[in-house]
Amino acid sequence: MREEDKAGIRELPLFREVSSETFQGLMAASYSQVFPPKLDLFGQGDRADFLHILIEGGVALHAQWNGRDAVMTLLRPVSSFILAACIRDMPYLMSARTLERSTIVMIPAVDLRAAIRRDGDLAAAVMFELAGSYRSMVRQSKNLKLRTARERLAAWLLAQAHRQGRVNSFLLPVEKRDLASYLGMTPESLSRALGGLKSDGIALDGARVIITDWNRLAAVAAYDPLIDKLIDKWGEDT
Amino acid sequence: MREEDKAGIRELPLFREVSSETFQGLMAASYSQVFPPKLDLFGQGDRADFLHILIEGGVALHAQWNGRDAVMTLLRPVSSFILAACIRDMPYLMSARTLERSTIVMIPAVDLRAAIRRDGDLAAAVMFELAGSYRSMVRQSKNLKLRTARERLAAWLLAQAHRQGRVNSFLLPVEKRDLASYLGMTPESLSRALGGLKSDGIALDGARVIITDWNRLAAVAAYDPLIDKLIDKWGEDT
DNA sequence: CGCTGAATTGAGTCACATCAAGAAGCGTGG
DNA sequence: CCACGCTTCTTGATGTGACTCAATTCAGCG
Repeated sequence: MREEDKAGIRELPLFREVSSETFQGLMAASYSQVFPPKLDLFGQGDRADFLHILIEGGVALHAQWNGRDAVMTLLRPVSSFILAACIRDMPYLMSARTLERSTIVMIPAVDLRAAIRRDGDLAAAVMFELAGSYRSMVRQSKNLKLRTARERLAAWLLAQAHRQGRVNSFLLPVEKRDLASYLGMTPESLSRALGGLKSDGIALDGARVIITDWNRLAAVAAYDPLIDKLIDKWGEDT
Repeated sequence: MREEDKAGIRELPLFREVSSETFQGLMAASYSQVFPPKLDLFGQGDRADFLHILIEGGVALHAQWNGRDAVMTLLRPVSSFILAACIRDMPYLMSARTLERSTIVMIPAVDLRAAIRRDGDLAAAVMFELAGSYRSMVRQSKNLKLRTARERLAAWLLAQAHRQGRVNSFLLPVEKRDLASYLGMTPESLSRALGGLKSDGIALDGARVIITDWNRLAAVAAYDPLIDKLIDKWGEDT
């Protein structure tokens, strides 16, 4: 594994406070791997053998049922994923696939669980992380249940612009079909919804979104700190 | 606090493995209180000062945005709730109100966090619990995104019958308006959806649901262990 | 009982999905 | 470097599940 990858992982809230002994031990047991775009990493129902950490690229966690499929989460580096399944030692509830060429570090779940038992600081960090993940899912459910598709889209656009440094213009970081599914709509609906927001503060140029009127867009989204987690490039929250 | 209440709490996965010293310490710092029906316990955005434990009665966790309101979770005894907010020491993302007369134990979040720092077994239990809560929320999001209202209702009815001991007939444990909101629909839609399921294995008598054909109903719900958590009266899972 | 909130029923509307066709990217290989 | 072909994206026409509004009916409770 590359040293710079380790450094990125070390920065994660999960590992920031952990002894370097614990950390190096886990890294020694881990694998780093590069995957091509649109590759399935694992499927829902598989045994949770590894904690995954996305170092570079992008990953979608999605779920399927009865022939339907929905994107549950879109991940950007550096992020760990499916921690809960590893802790519980239960099958994944979601499938994962790369959005683009991605490098991913895999920490064996057995080693992770052993390290947690040994290192109280790690246990505390995992606990804190899981509490945050739970709250993220609550936010997402609220988003789904309380907002319409159009409102969810507006909120996502604002969050995205914010995340990239409050820019007035940005490229969509994922394919529209995936974004649509993530937002709980069809690609066709997303296309129309984007079109419909032109009169509410955005302009479009292919995969580029230009925010022409923050206030109008914010009025559609009705930003709420108890739903939307605005992270700037630097800060954190939850 | 009544001794039998303590016994119930002691049975929770959260406290089952914890030293009696830790447990008694927490109980000594806690309050037990009886609330009338339909009373707001706290609102979203409030500071998370207490871990709540429902001993008797029923509680709905719900959320509001922009004038809309949605039930996120329906709770039955004995259950703890809003653990994540206490761990994170952040505002509640959901509001809570009693469904009926309920007795609730409140553990001060400061004391809880202190106990976790002191007692590794408690930390481990909290970690495990949060991982489970996270997975429950994932199931719920999958349910929302992948199933139609009708399918969600069918699945809920099956789960409910199962929970009460695989009975063929049971009373709805909550008001229909709350159930509707929990399932992501309006009361009118629930009423019609229940009617519509009459041809698929159920019969109705006011608040009583009679399952006349498990197979037909199961076919509508398309049970999936990665969405539906079937708990019988005794066992557990996640 | 009679009052009040809950549940049902009906009619009309709307948001979003579906189906289908065309346009635009984009990676591949000649 | 261009042409081909696949995929994604867009746009249009139509369908439908679910919401809204309104009017009863029903049930619980003082």
